[in-house]
Amino acid sequence: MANPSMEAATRGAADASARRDRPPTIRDVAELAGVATSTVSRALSRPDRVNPRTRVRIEEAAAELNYVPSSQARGLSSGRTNAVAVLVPDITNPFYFDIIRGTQHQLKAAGVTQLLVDTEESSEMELDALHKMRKSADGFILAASRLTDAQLAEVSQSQALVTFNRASTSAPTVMIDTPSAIIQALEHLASLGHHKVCYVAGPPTSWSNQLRWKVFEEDATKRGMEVHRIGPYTPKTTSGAAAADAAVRTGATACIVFNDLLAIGMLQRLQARGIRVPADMSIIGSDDIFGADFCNPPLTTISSPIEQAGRVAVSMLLAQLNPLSGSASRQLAVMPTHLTVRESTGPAPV
Amino acid sequence: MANPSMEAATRGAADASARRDRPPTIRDVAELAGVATSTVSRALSRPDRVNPRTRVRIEEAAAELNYVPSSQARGLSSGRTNAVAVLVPDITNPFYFDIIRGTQHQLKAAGVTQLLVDTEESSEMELDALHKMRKSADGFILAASRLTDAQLAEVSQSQALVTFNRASTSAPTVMIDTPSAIIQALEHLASLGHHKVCYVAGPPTSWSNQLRWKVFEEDATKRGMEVHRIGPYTPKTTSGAAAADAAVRTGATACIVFNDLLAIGMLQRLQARGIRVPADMSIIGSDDIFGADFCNPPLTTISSPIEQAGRVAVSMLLAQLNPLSGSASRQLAVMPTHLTVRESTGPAPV
DNA sequence: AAGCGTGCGGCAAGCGGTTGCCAAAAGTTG
DNA sequence: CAACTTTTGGCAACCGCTTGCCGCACGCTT
Repeated sequence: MANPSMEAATRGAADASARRDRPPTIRDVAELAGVATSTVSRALSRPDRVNPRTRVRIEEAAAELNYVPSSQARGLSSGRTNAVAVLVPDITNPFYFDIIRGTQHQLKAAGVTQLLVDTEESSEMELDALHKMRKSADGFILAASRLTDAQLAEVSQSQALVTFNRASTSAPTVMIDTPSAIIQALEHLASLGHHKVCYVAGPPTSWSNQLRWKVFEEDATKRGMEVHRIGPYTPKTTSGAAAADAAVRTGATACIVFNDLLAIGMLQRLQARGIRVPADMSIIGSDDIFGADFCNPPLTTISSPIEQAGRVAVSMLLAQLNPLSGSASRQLAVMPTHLTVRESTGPAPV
Repeated sequence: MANPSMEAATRGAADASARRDRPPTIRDVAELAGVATSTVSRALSRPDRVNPRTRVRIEEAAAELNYVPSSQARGLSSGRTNAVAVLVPDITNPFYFDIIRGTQHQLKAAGVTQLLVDTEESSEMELDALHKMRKSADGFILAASRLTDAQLAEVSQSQALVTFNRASTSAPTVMIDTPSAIIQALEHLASLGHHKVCYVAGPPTSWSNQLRWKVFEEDATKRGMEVHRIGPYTPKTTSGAAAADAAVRTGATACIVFNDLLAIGMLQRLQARGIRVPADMSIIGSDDIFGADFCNPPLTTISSPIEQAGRVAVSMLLAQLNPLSGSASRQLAVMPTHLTVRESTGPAPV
């Protein structure tokens, strides 16, 4: 090992044997390598800015000391935190698991830390988190944001963000092609002979809920179906019972449900009441969450590559943060959807 | 509004109308309030250290500027990040969702940020994360750590951590009372007349897997049962098919499965093969994850307050970080378990 | 051989807070 | 009212790292 100086050699040895009490800083590395801290900093962040020989020396020193740069300090001067916050309305909801998984995956690949926040379906909490964390995150991914357009616009002014499943003109968005999915679902029901259909609504503040209903109503009407709507319901299995009862009362023979959670809850209730699915009533969920394939009966549902959507969202955010690669970053990504037909849908009862 | 000085008043006005380009710093607040930055700092962190009147002035100024302290900068000097990393072996596994939910909840309550990391069931990644993040997190919660005792001991030397579902003498631990649960499960099976039982093993590196097997073997043997063991299997539904087939081959009439994921996968396979559950074979899972109640048939499983376990883990970690309240923090918390009997277990076939 | 461009590394000024230390102000006491 | 104690708030030195700017040394051109 070529030692730059006796002093460094001595310290190095001392360090290796009697470990410092305090974690090594860039200064320690600089000293060991016999260079200035600025050189170490550069060697580590823009390797081509220093002479290869110097760089190697520094890298060795860093390795020897087991040096890890403080992201805090780095952030302080560079102004970046290397972290991205992912805000979801409800950690409890398996739907978001998939997107969390997707973002986590892609963020990790990019070496960015994921800050996970549960906004509890509340726009206030969402706004609050956005505000409080503006210094601790470089950007935000808003899953199913509950914010109004105006709020979204204002926030996007000062922070990098991408919305997921919430259209926005002010921020890049990754969407799920719900309209197409609803139409597919209706088509499926129509082909099974259903004429009376019911939309089981989710949270009124959910943008995608509104969209789904709109498309549902339009398309079902166009097909000459009798359309009902019940809700809103909290998108949890526990709300399923009420939803199921209400659905039955409408006289509809098939329901398209805001999400799988609610749909599964309905399934349970219908079974408890002795109403057979799909013989008496067909149910279509949405999201194809974990469990949709093994519930009873397995749920016909609208599938979409949610996890991939998470990854795409991260890519879009990252592109926004490093506008290096010339090309303007995409403003909208639409994830394809398809109907996964399982056993909760069947011919309309006669 | 009592203005401390004309200058401040002017700046305040200017600020309100033509917003600063740059987010406000503690200096801006100090200027507006007409005090030194140190006073602002103190007013905000140790309110009793400043005169109430001053404090109010500062608070108003901060509010007016919409000031949010930079956690980065704060961390730099204080040495704390106000963040806790939660490492889970597999974000995909619903079991961990519950604990993530629990930790998230409690951390948020404490105003601490949660850093979520997926270690992909690998001890290397776990170690790596522990190392890379030592500067960005004040402490770690290791869910089902894959680390060896030695590694755990070494890491716990330099970082605050609590392990979950992984016994450790070197770090506080929150455990699930698996032994008791396994015994309950075996008791349940025995009372249903089962004599040939099979343990379906999970990952060999999983500490809780080893423990479960050990207790299973002991207790089943003691009861004079014929005991089988198959596995290891990856704890995912997709491994369930292989596990189911293997289980059938053993001739056992009941299985206790490493976790619900695997158990549900087995259920699906058994159903596909026309083997009735529980008529032909009883299945007991573990963890009572989301979905265990609505799979087909609903799964008898070992339940535990996982989410609460997450909260407890956070409390223990926080206690470790602020050893203020005198009393030595708890080193071990054992969460109670109970068997939730649903429909996947029944009398042994004759 | 002198002039010049360029690559490389050091200096030092921050980034936005915290905190030990000290002095001024305010409150106490005899 | 003086002497003394307690508050209260300012000064300035960091915390660990980044980065603009500068100068040195080397190599190339003419």
